[in-house]
Amino acid sequence: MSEDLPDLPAYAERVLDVAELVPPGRVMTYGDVAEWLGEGGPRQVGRVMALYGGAVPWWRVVRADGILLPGHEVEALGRYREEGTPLRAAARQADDHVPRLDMRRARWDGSVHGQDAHT
DNA sequence: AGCGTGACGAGTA
DNA sequence: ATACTCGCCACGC
Repeated sequence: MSEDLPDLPAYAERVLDVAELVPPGRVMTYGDVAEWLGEGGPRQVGRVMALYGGAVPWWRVVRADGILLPGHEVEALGRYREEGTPLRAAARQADDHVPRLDMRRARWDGSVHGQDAHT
């Protein structure tokens, strides 16, 4: 895919690639990305996203809790509403509260219909 | 070398 | 649901 940004470490490149192939309306957790890559851990993925995530749809790589990125809730929420990402039903949600992702529905396993997962 | 910290995650209280 | 602990791995001091 896009192999621009030659300044990035190989691992960071792989992480960003995965982030790019998460389809709209779906999300992947940091741990899932790490597992999908078969290397590193959630914190490493998190680090990469923190440093270079601005170049990819970072809102599609989320925490397992389903909480939105602190400091980017508004931005992320806008994207989710735009992409139709499943959010947890907010019944008694106060003005203080920001909706969380419905991980059960939004979580993407990395397998695309009619496409091999990985070599 | 040790120690703290973080866009993490799962378990326990 | 919140708070805390521990395991995890890379970085910086």
